[in-house]
Amino acid sequence: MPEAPRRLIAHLDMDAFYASVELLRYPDLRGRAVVIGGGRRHQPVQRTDGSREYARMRDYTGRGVITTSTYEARALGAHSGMGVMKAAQLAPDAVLLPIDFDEYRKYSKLFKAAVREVAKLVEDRGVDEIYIDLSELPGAQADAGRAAATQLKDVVRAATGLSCSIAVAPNKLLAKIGSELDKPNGLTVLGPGDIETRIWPLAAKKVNGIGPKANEKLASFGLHTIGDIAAADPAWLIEHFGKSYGAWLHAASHGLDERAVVTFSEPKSISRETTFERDLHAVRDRAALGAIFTELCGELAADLTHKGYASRTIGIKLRFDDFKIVTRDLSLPAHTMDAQTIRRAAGECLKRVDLTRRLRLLGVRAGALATLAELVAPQAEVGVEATHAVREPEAKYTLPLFDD
DNA sequence: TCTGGGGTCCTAGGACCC
DNA sequence: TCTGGGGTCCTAGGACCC
Repeated sequence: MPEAPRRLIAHLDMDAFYASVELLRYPDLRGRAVVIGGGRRHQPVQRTDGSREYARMRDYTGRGVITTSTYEARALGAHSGMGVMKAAQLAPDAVLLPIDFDEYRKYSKLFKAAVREVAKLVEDRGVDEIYIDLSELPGAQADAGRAAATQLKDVVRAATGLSCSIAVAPNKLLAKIGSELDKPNGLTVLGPGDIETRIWPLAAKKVNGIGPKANEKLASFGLHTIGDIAAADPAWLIEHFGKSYGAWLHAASHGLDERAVVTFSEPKSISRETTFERDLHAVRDRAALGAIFTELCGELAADLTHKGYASRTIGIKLRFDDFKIVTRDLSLPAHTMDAQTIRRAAGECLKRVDLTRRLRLLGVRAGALATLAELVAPQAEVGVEATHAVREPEAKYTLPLFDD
């Protein structure tokens, strides 16, 4: 009897994706320090002689952060997540470009379509990343997926003109770590035998799931590398990090991860939020705040309508001037995608918040989503769970109301 | 001159039901 | 009347990711 094929999971990560897309239309910027972010002003200006004039970091004022930067800009210390104003101190002459999500989405679709021509089992991880299950691909087992990964890099470049980095590994966790080992334009193959030599020396935060907080706590115990965690007693990890997270830390540090590549999942929530240009006060800036609040609800309703979902739990999110975040939510008797219904529910949520401090951010969220198909024919979704009691069997779904 | 916008998952307490 | 266990829903907060 033949053995079950080993799992061969690839992680494909586009190299400096947003910045690289921008370089396709502004090739004169190739080789220069370029930063993407900071809002929508600072569009390049086309001169009559055909050349372009770009905004510089040092001229920026505002609260924007860096979304991506070219490798040249990163070398100067301008990394994603950093405030543009702060990064401008390190790289004042770097070019600053506005974010153009529509353009990035276009290239995202192109590279994913190219990959799906080669392999069907693709999991979306946002605009610039995917996992691919190569296990059943003809010939992949023979060379641990190396030829398939090379082919994927080729088809991505042919479809987009862009480079990516790929790692093939026994699972998603290792593939994700691996795709960073040889960036940009990398190809890495990891097997079980590479864990000790190539994974354990890496910093703990290289593991997807160990963020700033967990990293700090690990460091406070003297655990700095993945190998340090692997050497720790699992019972000790559970004692200090909880049953679930502690056990996960132990497994992850040993390169263990059984998660499948998931090709489709329904969204759980849809939201809209905005950071104000200056902090607003609930009383003094009541009119401005109200207008923004209503606008966000309208945009959220439009998003729901476009995507074909209705929500039964409406929530708000506030960030105060001290960066404290507060959320409130409210479950409704029926699903809705109506802007006014959302606005009313969000308004009820807002009444439960102390608005003494000035606000920096306001957001509206729609959770407990149902597809329109489920709302029209609720029984259609009853499958395996059919025997489970429906809490309110008499509850009627109402069809969404549309604005006049 | 700090720190965007859009998500997922987990935890935890209380309400409520069986 | 008291004890009690299990399950789901609702809400709030927080860590983490792209």
